Amino acid sequence: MQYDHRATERKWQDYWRERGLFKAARHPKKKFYNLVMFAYPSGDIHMGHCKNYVIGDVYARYKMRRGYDVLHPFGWDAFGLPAENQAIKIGTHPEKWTLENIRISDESLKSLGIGYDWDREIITCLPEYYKWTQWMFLLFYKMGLAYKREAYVNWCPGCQTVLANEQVIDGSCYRSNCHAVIEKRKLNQWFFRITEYAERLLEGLDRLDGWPENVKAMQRNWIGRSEGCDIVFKVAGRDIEFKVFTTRPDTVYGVTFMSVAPEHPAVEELVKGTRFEPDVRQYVQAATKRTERERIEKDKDGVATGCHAVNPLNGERVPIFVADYVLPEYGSGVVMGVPAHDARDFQFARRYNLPVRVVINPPGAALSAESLTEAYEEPGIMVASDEFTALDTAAGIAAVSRMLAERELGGPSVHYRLKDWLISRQRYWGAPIPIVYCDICGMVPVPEQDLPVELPNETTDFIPKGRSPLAAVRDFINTTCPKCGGMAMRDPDTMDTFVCSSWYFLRYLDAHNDKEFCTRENADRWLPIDQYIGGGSEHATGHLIYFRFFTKVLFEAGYIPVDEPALHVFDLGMVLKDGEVMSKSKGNTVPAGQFVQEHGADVARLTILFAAPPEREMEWSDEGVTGAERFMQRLYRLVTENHDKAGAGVPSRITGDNEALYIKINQTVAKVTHDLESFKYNTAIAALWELLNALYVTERRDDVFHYGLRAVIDLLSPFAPHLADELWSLGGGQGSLLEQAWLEHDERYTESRSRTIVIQVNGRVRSHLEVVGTMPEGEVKKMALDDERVNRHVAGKIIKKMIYVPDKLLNIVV
RNA sequence: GCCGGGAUGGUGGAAUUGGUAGACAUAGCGGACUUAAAAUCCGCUUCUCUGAACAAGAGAGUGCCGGUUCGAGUCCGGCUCCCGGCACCA
Repeated sequence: MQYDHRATERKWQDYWRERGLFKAARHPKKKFYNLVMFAYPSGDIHMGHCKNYVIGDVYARYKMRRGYDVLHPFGWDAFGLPAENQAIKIGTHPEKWTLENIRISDESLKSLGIGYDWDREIITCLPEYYKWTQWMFLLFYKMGLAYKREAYVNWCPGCQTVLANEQVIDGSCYRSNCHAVIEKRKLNQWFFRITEYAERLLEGLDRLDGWPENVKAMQRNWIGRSEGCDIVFKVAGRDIEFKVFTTRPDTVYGVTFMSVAPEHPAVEELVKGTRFEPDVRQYVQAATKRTERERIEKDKDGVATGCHAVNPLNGERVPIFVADYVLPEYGSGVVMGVPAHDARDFQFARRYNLPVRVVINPPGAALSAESLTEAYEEPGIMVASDEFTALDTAAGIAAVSRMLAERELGGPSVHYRLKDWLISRQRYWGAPIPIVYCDICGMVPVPEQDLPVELPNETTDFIPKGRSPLAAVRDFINTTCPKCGGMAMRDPDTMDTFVCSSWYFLRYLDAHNDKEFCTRENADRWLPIDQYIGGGSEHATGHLIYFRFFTKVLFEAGYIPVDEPALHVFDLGMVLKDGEVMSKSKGNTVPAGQFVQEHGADVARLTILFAAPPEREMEWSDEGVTGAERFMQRLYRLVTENHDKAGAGVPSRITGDNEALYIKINQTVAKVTHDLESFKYNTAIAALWELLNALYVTERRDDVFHYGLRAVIDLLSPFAPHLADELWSLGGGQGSLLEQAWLEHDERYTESRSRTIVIQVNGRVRSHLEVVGTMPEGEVKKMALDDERVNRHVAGKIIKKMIYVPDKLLNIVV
């Protein structure tokens, strides 16, 4: 008889739903918040997505059977550019397109048998959700963490919008369909003050034991904490001073020039009305027009300002340049030039024939400025540095910093690479920024009771023109001032979709509350996330930082009980097909709905799980599908051939004949349990396969055999739940295995009665000894030496020593 | 350049703390069943060599070179290559 996956899977999905097995408890006693990262709805989900959901589902089902009250929700990150681009291309409204995709994908997820609490499904593009995204914005605004400023920002000419720093990859747009080279534009935009939390975000990483090391490393890298020293340089004859940041204050006697970023606000003042003004103006104009990539690729250059800065330590006057290798957004946008000890300064100095002065010598050697071919950047011993001469780098840094602090000319300081998060987007399909501009009252936040600020639905023109399409929608943009009631305008921009996804994990906890984003009771009940799945290292410096940032802010504001969102994060490898990441744009997807129709949900699940360990990327292959199908048929056949017995309990009598099988069963229970805890699903399934093979070759179909069948079915249930429940019920089991406690192994029968002692000669395996129970060391040695195969290698040689590992191994050294 | 991860049969991948390398699957080959094929079940399959041999045996083998150890895929030192992240960050 063949297994009919369509009817069976439908039957059990209906059963689970009717019994409400995946509805999270309202008052959990032993809570487990199991979260898979939600997704962007772009058509039907494919096997690449499914991997996340299947792995999350296996874990959820396992935890349920271990007695946890599991919360396992799902939702959609539904705002974003693809919907809008689709609208431009074929004219469908983004909302219609998005909701239709969600409908199809939900169906696929259900057909895969993923056990979500569907009552809590969230869709970020619906007003009942984005109302609270806007509320978050207002909270940040109140806390001084949302602010608007004019700045040079990343502009994507492809998407016609600004982007956050995190969305620029190698100078290009992060979106896979775009990859346009990013330009700089000076615009007035909204930012979240994430830099305020740089230290807390960094420090928190040390406590995240359950996070992957690589993700933590990437975040540390991204935050980029740098310890050093500020030094104040006054501009000679002018009332201007520059505070520069350096990690090497020990090289301050080697300063021979100073460079200012072209974007620096003081540049104008430095040269105004001087003969240098035209050249500098021209340079600044050219530099600010360049993309970041162009600036990096070209040789370092600059232009003199005619001004001089005074070195606070030795009183020397050094020329000030404007140079575009200086980043405006890091430190103070001004650097001191130490050509002898910094590669960039060295290049710059050689180009403009600026003096090079050695102030650090390598230990036990002396450098000369003339013969220097590259900067010496290593630590060393200070020279030509007044009273600091002869100090080493570490001592020098401390001494110079201390002295500067005493004289109030700077002192120790810390800088971060992390920049504030630019959240404005000049696009339609996002949550409108709830701010109103009034001629009289200025910038006014929309009062909470007026939320949500709804997106106008009748919009038809989504073509980006360098400003938000909303700016052209009169009914939307024109409004009244919440303060004075006069005429006012709304902010035409929408928020970065990463804002929506920064707090979604909280909405699941109270998905239908229209008074609060989530009650404190619900937050207390479920937080933190116990297991976050599918974060993916591609999100390490985006979503995974943002959602930690939101958590810390909401914690400080008193809304939630934790300052870190997730205890454990598990990264998954991607699914490849034909060697490339499965993606719609590449056209190499295996759509989930269609595959399930054809092969069944359990086959899809087993194929994904067995192919590779979850954290590794896997190649989707038809051979894998064959294997999964074969396994299921094999199990189905063996159970139906031995019908009505698979519900068997623990056998009452173990005899010499069936003891080995019973031990194998118990070992399998232990192994699968252990592997489930540690996400080693591929080896768990391999263990089941092994047990199934062992059952096939078992002649005696006694109660140990039947218990073996039951064990396979039982242990299979998180992986292939439909088949498992079907076989469970065929064998007389009640309801679903989800309603049964997880199988325990019998401690008395996990060790084989007989063991193999390996006999080595000089570390090479020569023979084996089958031993029942334990054998004294002397006996083992005697038997080993009697062994013919061992003897061959020992005979005629002197035995130097014998190493004996009890019950395991004997190594004879000759 | 810096940080993180990786390299094991034809293929995907196994191997708690150093203790039988290659579990399990897949592909291939052989056998059983069948009129036949498919399906199914059973077996074999790291490489090289000795051997008439289905006997039996020897040697080599986890990216490369070296080390520690009775014993190394696993530990240490030095490389090569691949993947991911960061990088004009002062």
